[in-house]
Amino acid sequence: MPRHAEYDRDQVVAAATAVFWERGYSQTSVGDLVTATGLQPGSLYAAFGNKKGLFLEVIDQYNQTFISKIHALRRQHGAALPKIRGLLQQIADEVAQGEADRGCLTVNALLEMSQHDADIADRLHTYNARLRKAFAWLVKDAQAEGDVPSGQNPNEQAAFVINNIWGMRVMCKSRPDQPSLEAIVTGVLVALQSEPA
Amino acid sequence: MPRHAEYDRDQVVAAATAVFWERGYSQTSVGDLVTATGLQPGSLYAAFGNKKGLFLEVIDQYNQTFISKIHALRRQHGAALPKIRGLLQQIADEVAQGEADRGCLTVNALLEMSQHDADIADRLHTYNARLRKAFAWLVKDAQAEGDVPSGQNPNEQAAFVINNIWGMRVMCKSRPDQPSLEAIVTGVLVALQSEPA
DNA sequence: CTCATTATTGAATGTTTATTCAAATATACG
DNA sequence: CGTATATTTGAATAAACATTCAATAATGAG
Repeated sequence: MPRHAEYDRDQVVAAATAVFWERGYSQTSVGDLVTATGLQPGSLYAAFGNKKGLFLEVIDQYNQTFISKIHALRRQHGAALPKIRGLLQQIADEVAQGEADRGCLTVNALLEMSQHDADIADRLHTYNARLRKAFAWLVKDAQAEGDVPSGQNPNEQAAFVINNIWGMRVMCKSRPDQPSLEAIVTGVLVALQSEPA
Repeated sequence: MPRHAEYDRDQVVAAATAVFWERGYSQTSVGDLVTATGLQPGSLYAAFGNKKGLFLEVIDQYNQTFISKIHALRRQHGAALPKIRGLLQQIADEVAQGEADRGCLTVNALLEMSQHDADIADRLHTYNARLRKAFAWLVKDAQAEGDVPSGQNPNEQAAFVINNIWGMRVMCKSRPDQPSLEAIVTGVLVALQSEPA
């Protein structure tokens, strides 16, 4: 009996992601979203409730994608420590070439909104906890392979790695220079491999 | 002959800083600024041109203050490496105790605005360059004192230290945990003291 | 074909916004 | 004291905003 939706929900969310990522939440108007998604306000509100509802779905999709990448990386062949190095190096390269100046949508949202929006803060914290766990598994793998000293706490080492990724997601906004990015990648790996005091 | 201004400009800027730091730029209305500063719109516009003019003065004052702190630290007695450790530890402690959940005004502004406002981006980049230089001097001091290997590039090591400060300024927005912050401080110091490959 | 159900449209709504300005007020030199 | 100069006031303005809704259109089971 019913009429069917003409749009693909994931495509709409992806289109909205591009705008929110580029402009941030406050500076993105519903008009911008109408343009980007091709949906009229009424349809947008019927589908997502309101602007924030759509944004929540955007960050969910974004986070899910990134977490999955880390898990996929873990399932690949090869030693864990080079995987961590590779991931850091990839981010450093993107940042150095100015391809990543939108930064990380999650970090952007965290700084813009977490202080005044508990819903957003909760979602982002849940995501961060999962990200931490995923990295901690990689550190544990590296320990089992003898590349990271077993005295190190994997959860805390994961936090250190993520801290440097976050740092680079800030650095990308202010004319990043390649040598410094290299030093950051090197610094993280040196610390990971060192014996605890 | 003329009538004199009734307010103190620095106090007005300080009051505006508190609001912008708490809410961010877009989410701070001129009405909020009127309330916080005690100045009416007309006076505010006469003094600063517009909302952005006031914000520029806010970040200038904020940055000047922080840069001066680093330079003052450098002039104090004592070895440079413990000074760097102390500074990182201080930030880590503040973040761990949840006293620093507003983050860093400069980092917040960088993520919110640098992509779409060249004026802001330029100011913040100039500030970041000066901050980098100030830290590089501290690293050079530590090298001269034999605490940091002389093969390390001070400018790049400074970038690594700042990268971790920026990371903590992100972490403070998402329920930071003390052990991880300790691991970050330790990690930075281990890497600083290690010989280059 | 009919009709109950759902989707789409886009103009209308009411609020909030940054900014302006004419009027009122204060200053201090001559 | 008088007046040129500068500041303060706060209501007015116009644009932008998120959201709503009545009208219209599409669907497919009976």
